[in-house]
Amino acid sequence: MSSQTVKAIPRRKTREEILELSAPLFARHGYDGVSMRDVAAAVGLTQAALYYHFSDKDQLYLDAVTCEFQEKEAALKAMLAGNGTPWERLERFVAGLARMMATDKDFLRLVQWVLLDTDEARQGILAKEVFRDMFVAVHDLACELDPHRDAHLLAMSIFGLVIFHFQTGATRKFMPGHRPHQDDPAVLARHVCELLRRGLAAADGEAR
Amino acid sequence: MSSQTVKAIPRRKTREEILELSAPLFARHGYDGVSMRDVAAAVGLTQAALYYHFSDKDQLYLDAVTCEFQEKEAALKAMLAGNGTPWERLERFVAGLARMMATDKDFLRLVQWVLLDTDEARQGILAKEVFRDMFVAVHDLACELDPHRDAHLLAMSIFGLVIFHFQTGATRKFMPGHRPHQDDPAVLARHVCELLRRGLAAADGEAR
DNA sequence: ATAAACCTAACGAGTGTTCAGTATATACGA
DNA sequence: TCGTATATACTGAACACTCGTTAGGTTTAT
Repeated sequence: MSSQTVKAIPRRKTREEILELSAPLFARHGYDGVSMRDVAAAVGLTQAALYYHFSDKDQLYLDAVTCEFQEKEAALKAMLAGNGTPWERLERFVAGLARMMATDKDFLRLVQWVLLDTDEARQGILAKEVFRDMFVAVHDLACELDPHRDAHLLAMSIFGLVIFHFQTGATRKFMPGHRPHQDDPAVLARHVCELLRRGLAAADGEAR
Repeated sequence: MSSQTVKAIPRRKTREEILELSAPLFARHGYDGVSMRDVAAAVGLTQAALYYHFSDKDQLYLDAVTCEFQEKEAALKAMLAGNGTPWERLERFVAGLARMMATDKDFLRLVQWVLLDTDEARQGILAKEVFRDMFVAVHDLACELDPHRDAHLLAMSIFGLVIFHFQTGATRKFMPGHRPHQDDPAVLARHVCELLRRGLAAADGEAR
């Protein structure tokens, strides 16, 4: 760190700025709904400049999504780590996931876009590099919660109970029985945890 | 069938044919991913002909989605109707919904596209004309199942447990603990029903 | 001098949409 | 029964625009 060129952090890397500014665009409008001109305008560059940093639109999209997911992944894993009984960790995770989905709508939408993606290669990359780590942690937790039940199905159900609720956010307002406090992530988290705790606790003592 | 003009069923109405053939296209590639040329080619017409039947692409999309949903709506309501205890009807519905999601991938994808739609007017129309009826039936069932719990949240959880599982269909294969039989709608239905039955039954006797 | 980082300008292909015209079938008066 | 008017259901060709991408030139820092 002495004789080396001192340029260290001369200014934020343009590449990262492109990724961070294009991610919300892709989240809101999807791959087809965002043009290279849109991205360039958002960053304050010309379209041609984007091709200096990325080979093509596909690569830009993939990198932007991956980057966005890796940020959230750290936060999610932090919720699951730490000490406490399995049930305490579950409640912490469900509450944290719900808060994240309620707060960061862009991230939620990005998840939805990825689930709709028909590009098998891209979906495989994102599944393995991004979803998998999150899922493994919840999967292991599910094993601890109820060793008799299919941990894969149970882990997916935990994600589904939280994520689907916020997926339907805009649509839910038109449904009967809707009250504003249901949009509160803490309320949803309590509902989900009660459902799971009783559903699993009842099975604990059984032969099955 | 005697004196009437014998042309009866001269041929299927073009308009309906456009709707039925464009729906799978929109399901697979989304609004932005399907061009009027794509639709025209699928039906065997020129693009201009589409504008004889629909004012613009937006209208064509809206009608195609609405049409597709109304077909499924009848099937879903049939599952909930009929006699039996609330629990029997729930099991019938969950099994039927799971089978539908596993069978008709296009319909599942259409649901996902609608949930991602940012056009508020369009989402409002589809929510009220299509989702609402399905939801009301499940909402009422939720009231019967457990009057002490928030029926709105519970109904949404029932949908979420089933739909999210199939939403992640392609991605789930990369996750740990995956086994082929989990793709069987009957297996998923049993998992969901057990979770719900125990979760709710345990709450039944409580003060709460 | 050299390389990184960016711009201007354009290419060809694809987009939603429109307009003038054309078969085909039915309805009507002679 | 015939010809003609009329509405229906389309076609062919184009318009103005946007798309992803690229070639070649320019600035800037080392």
